[in-house]
Amino acid sequence: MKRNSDISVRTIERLALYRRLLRDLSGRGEVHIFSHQLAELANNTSAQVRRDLMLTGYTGTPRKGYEIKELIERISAHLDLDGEPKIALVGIGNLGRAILSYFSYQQPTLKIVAAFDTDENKTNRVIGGCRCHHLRDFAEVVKKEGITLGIITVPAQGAQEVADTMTAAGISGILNFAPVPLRVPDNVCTDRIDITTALEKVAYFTKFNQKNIGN
Amino acid sequence: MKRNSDISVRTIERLALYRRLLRDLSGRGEVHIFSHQLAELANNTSAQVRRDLMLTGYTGTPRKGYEIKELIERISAHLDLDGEPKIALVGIGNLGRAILSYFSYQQPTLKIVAAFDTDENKTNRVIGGCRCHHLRDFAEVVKKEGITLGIITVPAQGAQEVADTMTAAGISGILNFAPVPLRVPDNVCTDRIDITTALEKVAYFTKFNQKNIGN
DNA sequence: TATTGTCTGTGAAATAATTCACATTGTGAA
DNA sequence: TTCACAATGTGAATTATTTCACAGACAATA
Repeated sequence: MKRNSDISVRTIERLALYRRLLRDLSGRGEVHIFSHQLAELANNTSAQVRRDLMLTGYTGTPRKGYEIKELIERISAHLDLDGEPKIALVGIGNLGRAILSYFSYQQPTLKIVAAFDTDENKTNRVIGGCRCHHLRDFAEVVKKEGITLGIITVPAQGAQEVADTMTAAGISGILNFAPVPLRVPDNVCTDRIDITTALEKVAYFTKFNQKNIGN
Repeated sequence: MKRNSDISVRTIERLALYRRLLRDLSGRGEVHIFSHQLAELANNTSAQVRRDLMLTGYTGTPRKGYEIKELIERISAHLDLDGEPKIALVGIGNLGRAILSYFSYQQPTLKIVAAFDTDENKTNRVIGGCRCHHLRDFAEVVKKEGITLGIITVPAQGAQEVADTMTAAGISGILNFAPVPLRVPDNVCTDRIDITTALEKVAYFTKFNQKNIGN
């Protein structure tokens, strides 16, 4: 039962970005937008934008471009396929706290509903509107709350173990901030955000006066 | 004078990852490694690893593979082209603090030497071994310290203004954590780390049982 | 010293992603 | 109405990236 997405990772990234930009525009009263305008905001080309939007099936008109609200709807129909997933975060350090407060403010369609740590001093509290539990209760809380995604913000040494705990509890998608790739079963999706590598990348390409590596 | 790197962004990312993995291995006494072993650690294929390492010019031997220390040297020769750049961070919120303490611990070749904020309560302190200044002193400190890279960890609304301050002060590379692409001159390199998009990506591909989108 | 098996380095092939370029379309103005 | 224009949607071409697959190399073994 391994259906594959017909849309590539790169395209999904861009669609998510377009949606955020469009929501912002919509918030300030804009109604229509042309592909070249959206391209300018997203730092890419109009051809790329049109190609991406093609996949949503929504079609604009030559004279007015795209209707912003409708476009947001169409993108969302692809991105939020089956409802709003619930998320658990493990590792209530500086970074974990930063992410908790970040997501409590601007709440997109994604909700962090529980946080975990092994340090008793950090548990049984509420941070950024999110209850903090001891990691030993992970499986139980995940089951009760219907959580499907996990965020790992523990140090590198602990990351794999947390990932194992997560997959054992039935989590099917993991966003990993630890600087080490995770070994997980085939049916679990992972992505890693690697701050050090990102900096090294910028440091490298800066030397070549090369712009916009990524966005 | 716009020389371009002969190595792609993707490859640089992987080389940086390899280097970290290799340093770790070296730290625990490993001496040699085969391409398929490194591939396993990095979640990719042996052909990919060999193709990437080709670019460093270092060549392994069939029976022993690659000499780890030498390989680290070779990768570093490409990644750290002209010395260790100094970095400034702007935005001493949760995320800023997280990054400061993260980089003070595990210090790679990159050093955050100054932090900035507009909130007087956050300045004139030392966090993670890094002195915190008021943003109004940015240009001055950058000049005095010889800072070339910047990290933006302010909210979305303030990001572009900070980027302008940075480029005005002569910063030539920016890592941006605000969820909005920056407009900068052509000679300034930027990359963006977008936590929300990363989560949306994982949420999306999880539905397709699709593994390892990235790493 | 000869043999064996495994791993490297790399052209060539395959696949993926982006850009080009243009026929088509819808709208505002005359 | 009709015209002219500016923007869309999309095949086709281009460019980038990954994978295949195999000749050559080299250490261990006998």
